[in-house]
Amino acid sequence: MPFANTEIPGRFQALLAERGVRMTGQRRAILNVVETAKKHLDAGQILRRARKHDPSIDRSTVYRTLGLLKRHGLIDELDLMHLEGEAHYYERKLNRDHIHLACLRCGRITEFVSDLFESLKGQIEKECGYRIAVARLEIGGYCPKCRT
Amino acid sequence: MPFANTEIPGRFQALLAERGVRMTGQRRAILNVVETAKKHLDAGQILRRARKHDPSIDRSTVYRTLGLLKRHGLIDELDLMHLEGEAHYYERKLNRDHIHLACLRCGRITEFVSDLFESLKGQIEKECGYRIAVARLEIGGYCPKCRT
DNA sequence: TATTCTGTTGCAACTCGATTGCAACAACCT
DNA sequence: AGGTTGTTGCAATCGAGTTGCAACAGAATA
Repeated sequence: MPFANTEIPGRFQALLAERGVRMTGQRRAILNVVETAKKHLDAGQILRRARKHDPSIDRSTVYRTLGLLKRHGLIDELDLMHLEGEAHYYERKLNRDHIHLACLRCGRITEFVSDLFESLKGQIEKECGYRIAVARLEIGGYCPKCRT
Repeated sequence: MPFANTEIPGRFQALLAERGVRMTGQRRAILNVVETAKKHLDAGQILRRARKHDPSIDRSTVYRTLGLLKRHGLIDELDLMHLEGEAHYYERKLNRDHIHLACLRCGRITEFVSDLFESLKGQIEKECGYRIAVARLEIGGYCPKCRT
């Protein structure tokens, strides 16, 4: 997950406070994990990391907190081509949509930003008449090292 | 699901026979459901429809047959933005990739084919060095009737 | 047509990610 | 500090999908 450096530490906490969301130790631990993640994590991985700070945290709290972050538009939920199992992956939402490429052989994830993608979304809004809320382009394929 | 008219009845059965895949009554029933579907169906809906022809068909047979069709590249598996639950949806694979738009209010699904999408895939292959196997663009938004 | 081989099926048990009801608890406001 | 209300841990539960296995049925062979 690139762009980790664009992240202001404690940004999630500040944004949630602004909106009058109650802050707890468990939430702080989970937000911290998601904010500082350098790769896409699933709920189980987030739970394990959060428990290093607070071992009493429960699975359900992780799911509820991820739901909270989703509802507030702070994170995106990804499938990443269901590379392993059916779990969802989470990442901080950024100003710009990006494409996810998943290598079907080695599992490597690459992100890609493209003006063409923005134009395509524009074309779709115009021609289909939809107002786009989320656009998720996920590609499965073979990365430079793995393609034969 | 448009393009239903581009479908030759019994095409799946012919293609599987060509490849030496054993044909059974249960498979025929399931293939028939998938081939004649006018909208995207999930595994449960496919099971219910197939059971109208052969009430003894089991869930596991549906999943195994869908897996067979996936492995042979005859169908695509879609998430459709997880509109209801986490089930997957299936559709016949066509020559041309298309984009799925899901209305987050009324659940309507619209399909869209775009040259720009093809160009975008070309750009991605060139700039990321990936060989693309599957490209899935799913959009959640509000359709002309539902956007306020 | 009968025989055999091998892939397929139904069944039941199970996996795994995710959700929920509820009593205990802890933020936050005053 | 006290009271209100949102949050938590726990355990039970859900629902999609998978698996092991014995019985079975295509399809090739004799």
